[in-house]
Parts: sequence; structure tokens; C-alpha cells
Amino acid sequence: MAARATTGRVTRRRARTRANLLDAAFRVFAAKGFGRVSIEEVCEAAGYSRGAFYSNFDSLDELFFALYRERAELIAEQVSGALALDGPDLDVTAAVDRVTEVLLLDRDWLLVKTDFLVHAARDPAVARALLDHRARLRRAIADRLGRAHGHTALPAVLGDAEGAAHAVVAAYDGVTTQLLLDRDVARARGRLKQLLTALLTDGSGTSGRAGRNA
Amino acid sequence: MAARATTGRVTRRRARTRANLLDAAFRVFAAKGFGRVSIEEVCEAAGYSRGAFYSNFDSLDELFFALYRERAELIAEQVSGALALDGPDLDVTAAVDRVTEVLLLDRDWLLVKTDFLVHAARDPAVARALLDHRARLRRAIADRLGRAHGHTALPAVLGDAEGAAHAVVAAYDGVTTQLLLDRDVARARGRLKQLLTALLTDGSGTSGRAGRNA
DNA sequence: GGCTTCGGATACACCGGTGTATCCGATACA
DNA sequence: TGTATCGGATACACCGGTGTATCCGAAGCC
Repeated sequence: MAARATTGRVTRRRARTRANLLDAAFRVFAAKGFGRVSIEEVCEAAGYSRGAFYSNFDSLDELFFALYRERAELIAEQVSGALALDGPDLDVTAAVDRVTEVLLLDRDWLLVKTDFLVHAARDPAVARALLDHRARLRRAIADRLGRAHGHTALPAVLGDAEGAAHAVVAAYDGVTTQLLLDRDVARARGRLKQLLTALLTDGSGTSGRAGRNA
Repeated sequence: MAARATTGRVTRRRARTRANLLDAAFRVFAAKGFGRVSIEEVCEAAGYSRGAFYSNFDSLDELFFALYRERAELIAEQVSGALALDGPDLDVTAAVDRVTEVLLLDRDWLLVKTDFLVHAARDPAVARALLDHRARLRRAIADRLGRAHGHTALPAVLGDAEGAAHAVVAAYDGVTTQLLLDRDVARARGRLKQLLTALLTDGSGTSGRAGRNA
């Protein structure tokens, strides 16, 4: 049991090393991929020995899960923040820009996230956690979409706001996949904008080209 | 060098065992994921010993690459076939249905494909192969889209047919991601239809609900 | 059908990671 | 500041996979 009551005694140092391990793990996982990483590598990257690891985690899997959980939480907050940033309405494109900034910037996160997806696809318990996270993101998006409802009517094909949110997430995932391969962030951002405007506006609305450049 | 000129002598048996190894590898990779699979497991699943493996492949990586290449080729043919199936025009939705049937049916393939994506994301050489494959698929889609141009005008936001093909692939990838997690093929198929109609028709065109049901 | 050549099996030595048990030193509280 | 306690380091035994070298049997050619 690596879990410990916070009422422990030396908890300060412990928290720091745990954080350091997670941090190092992120780097190592991003670089080599979960499944090609040994406990020892993580420890070496963090500057600790294996004793420290086993004192804080039971297995690489547990660490990976904790790592994803932590970062996903962070991302979710950033996205929610970026979505809630402007006033009660304003154009969608501005929000899209900000969110894109958060979501497509860090290749390392994309890599780790995809690793986690692969992992989750084979473990229902892990999958549920990931699905929860995604549902939270969708909720935030649906809310934001609802607020902008006055300005641009959503295409009927997508159904309600929840359906539209699903579409948005799918667009993001799709663009991410391509980005992982061609590493062209600028292009990915352009494509995401294109996709989202195509999805969220009623076609006739924003007819001009939306980001074929860069 | 596992590669051999086909002018060899005993090539018959050899080809069969190679095929058997690839087949078994597909099953094992789908079940456990590349990176959690040992050479020995593949051999056991195929009913051969390690000697057979090393006689046909140099490493697990090489086998994985060959495996992906083979299956991707198959898929590409199927998709092209499904796209070319109907006459010079006809409605897009029919084609979408057929392609969806091919692409979203086999969860095992989705798993292996995603594993390969993760693998490619960290190896430029592998990435290029995958990018090539994707480009081929896009080409087929763009061609098909071009043929249907008379019936439904593409939304201007996506740019030319190539841009639209990009969007289609992204939609597919996005839906795939969700499908890997919730394992709901029917829903995924519905979502893909929704997305594609939203992307490919001009919004005002097909206003009715397009597959919110199973 | 005999012989040659090739494919695959077996055996072996090596290596790297794992997990645990034990020990030392740092930390927080009195 | 002393001391009990906790965190992390070190050491060790174990296990499983890898790769290679050697051998046997089967497939193809005459």
C-alpha cells in the first residue's frame, strides 16, 4: 500500500520526492513511451533510487495512472478557464483559439495521453477514468456552447449541445492523431480551426477561408 | 537479415510459417498490446519455437512493422473498393455507410493501429510509412469526393477536396478514439455519420437527424 | 529415391529488471 | 538538543526474455 494518511510525520519530504518522481516519469514516458520504460529509468531521471520508488508507488502502472490523473486535472482546469474567460457571449473563434493554445501546444502531453489511451483501451477500469475525464471536458464545452447559442446557431445535424461537444472532442482527437505524426503544430491548429468552424457554424455563416495558412 | 530473395529453394513452407507468425502476432498484439508482448508469446501463439521466429524476422519491431504494412494494405484496398463501388455519382451517405462498415468493425485492428500510431509518433521513419498510408487513403477519399461534387457542394471552409479529405480522416480518427474507450460500435457509427454529414453537406442541405439512434 | 540444402527446434549463456529485506541518515516534535 | 520515527539507499536473490550456436528433419531437385 503506497497510500498513506496525510497525518504522517515526515510528510514534507515525502510529498516532494513523490512530485519529483511524477515529474521525471512524465519526461521519461514522453520520451520512450510507457511499456518501454523501467522503474529504474524513472528513478534515475528523478535522482532517486528504487527504494524511494517502492516507498511511494506499488508499480509503474500505479504511477502512470497517478501521473495521468494529475496532468489531466490540470488540463481540464486550463480548458475550463480558457472557455470561461470571455464574457457571457462573444464569438466562438476566440475561445477556440485559446483552447487550441492549451491543448495542442505540448507534444509531450499528447504522447503521454495517447499512451494512456492505448493503455485504457485494454483495461476497463482505466478506461472508465479516462471516459470520466472526457465527459467533464465535454460538459465544459457544452456549457460554453450553450452560452454562445444566441450568436451562432448550431447545425441541426449534431443534435443538442452535448452532441456538438462530442463532435468538438472528436475533431480535437482527430487533429491530434495527425499532429502526432507530422509534428506540424501550426498546421494542426489551422485544421482544428477549420474543422470547428465547419462544425459549429451553419456553413453559410463563415464562408471565408479559416486558417489554411501558417 | 531476415529478408530473402524469392529465388530461394524451400520458399513454400517458409512463406506459410511467416504468415502464421504474422497472424498469431496480430492476435497477441491486439490482446496485450505491443510492448507487453514477448517474442516467445508470439511463437507460442503461432505454434512455433523461437528459432522459427529468428529465421523470419530480426526483431519484434520488424515483425510489427510488417504486420501493420500488410493489414494496412488490405484495409486500403477495401476502402478504395467500397468508395469506388457505386456509379460515377450517387449519394455520399451510402459510401459512408460502406466505409464505416469496413473501418469501425474490427476492434482488434483499431487496437493494433493505435499501438502503431504510438510507436510511429516516436520514430520518424515509422511515422513516414504511416503518413504515406494515410495520404493514400486521403487521396482515395478526395477522388470520391470529387466525383460526387455535382450532388452536394462541399462547404467552403474546408478548402479543396484534399482539405475535405483531411477533415474526413480526422473525423474518423476522432470517433475511433472514443470507440476504443466505450466499445460502443453502433454509437460510433452514428457519430461518424453525424460528423461526416455535418462536414460534407452544406448544413442547410441535410437538416434532418442523421443517425442519433443505434 | 538418394542427396543436398534449407527451415525450424533445442540448448545455453547472458543480461536487465523486479521485488524485498535490511540498514543508515534525515526530519519533525518534545 | 535529544530522540523516536519515518524515508530512502543499498544489496541480493530471482525470474523471464534475448540472442546465438548447433543440430535434426523435411522439402525440393536430380
